[in-house]
Amino acid sequence: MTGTVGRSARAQRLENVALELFATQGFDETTVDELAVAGGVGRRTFFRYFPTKLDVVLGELDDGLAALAAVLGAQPGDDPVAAARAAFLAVNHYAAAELPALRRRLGLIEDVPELAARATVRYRDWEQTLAADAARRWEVDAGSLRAQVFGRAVVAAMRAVFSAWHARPEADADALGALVAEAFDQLGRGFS
Amino acid sequence: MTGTVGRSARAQRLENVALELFATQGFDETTVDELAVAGGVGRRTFFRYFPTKLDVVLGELDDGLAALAAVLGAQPGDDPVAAARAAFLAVNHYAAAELPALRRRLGLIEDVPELAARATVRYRDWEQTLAADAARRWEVDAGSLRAQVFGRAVVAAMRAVFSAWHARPEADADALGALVAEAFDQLGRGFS
DNA sequence: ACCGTAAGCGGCACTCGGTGCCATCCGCCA
DNA sequence: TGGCGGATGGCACCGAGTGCCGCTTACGGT
Repeated sequence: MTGTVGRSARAQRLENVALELFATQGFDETTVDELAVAGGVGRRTFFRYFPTKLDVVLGELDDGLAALAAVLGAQPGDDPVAAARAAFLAVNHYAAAELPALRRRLGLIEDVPELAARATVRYRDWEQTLAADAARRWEVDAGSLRAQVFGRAVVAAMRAVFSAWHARPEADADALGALVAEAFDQLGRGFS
Repeated sequence: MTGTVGRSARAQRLENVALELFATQGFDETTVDELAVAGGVGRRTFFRYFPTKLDVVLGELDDGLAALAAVLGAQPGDDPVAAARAAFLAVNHYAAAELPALRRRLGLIEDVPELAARATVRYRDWEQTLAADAARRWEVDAGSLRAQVFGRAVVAAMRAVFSAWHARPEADADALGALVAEAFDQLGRGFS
């Protein structure tokens, strides 16, 4: 409950050091002991800041979800696609300085299977948030197949977007927005 | 490389016993030692049959992928949605006797986060298979955003289908087929 | 200034999943 | 009968994660 901003300077330092080690040695090859030592902290304490080694990389995602939910709820209209598109464009607005860190994170998530796996667990909340929003606008049940397919398809599309963006080393923040827009066009239009 | 059928009687027995224990005690609450003892086998040997405790539950998925890829490739036409729909309907044709086991499996995957996580890693191959097929029919690049969004959205929709089917205890094999059809209609038509 | 308390810290020991190594056992073939 | 290869499983080990507990430190009240 430290709030969305704080996280104490310690956690921040720990995270930076950890990502640095992951980048140089690899995720699996870096033990928690090393992270603790490098962060100047006891192993036991490390686990108080991060419940899991994985959470060092994935921690941010939860903040993203909270932001998405807020923006999504504020969107007008009865078209979930338009609402979700606007919400994702609003939330994924990164400053140029943040892009390298984002790239590093995405890279890790992409090619460490363990991380990819855990990330998708987090995405389940996103899926349900999107499904609930769509259900509200369509005036159907949130558990209905249509709402559920929508929620999951949107998250799937966003994964594709980030993957495509990450694959092009020179892509900037605008490129990300363009990919988001294109993906939502696909979802709105249908694939047939 | 034991082939799609064999898996040796031992593995089969091990799997049955394990699923039984998972159902009664829970997945996390069952240790590999218990599985080995219950299966009348050494712990070390257990890990020769299943690289991971998770694989006891998820093993089947790979067979499904192979089947899907084969059927998908044989579909005619230039509409990936129609091809994927036909392939999924063909592959997911379960005999009534298999449904209880399927339910048990889905139940585990749904509410053991660890399993849900690993399952999605397996699905990545499905996504890429579907993306490649769509790319072929559309005559675009398999890495293109359109193909990637398609592949991932289809798998996402299928997850929604299985989830919805599992949520209704009385749903039979026909109901599963109906849900698949409905989901593909959504994907083909679009959500706007 | 002094003391009591609470919170953060971190060492220690333990559980459990997973792996490498190696001795053993069994069936099979010459 | 002797040997050979594959399957087995015991053993020791590693790394992640957890409960327990003693220690320090900072803070608030008198």
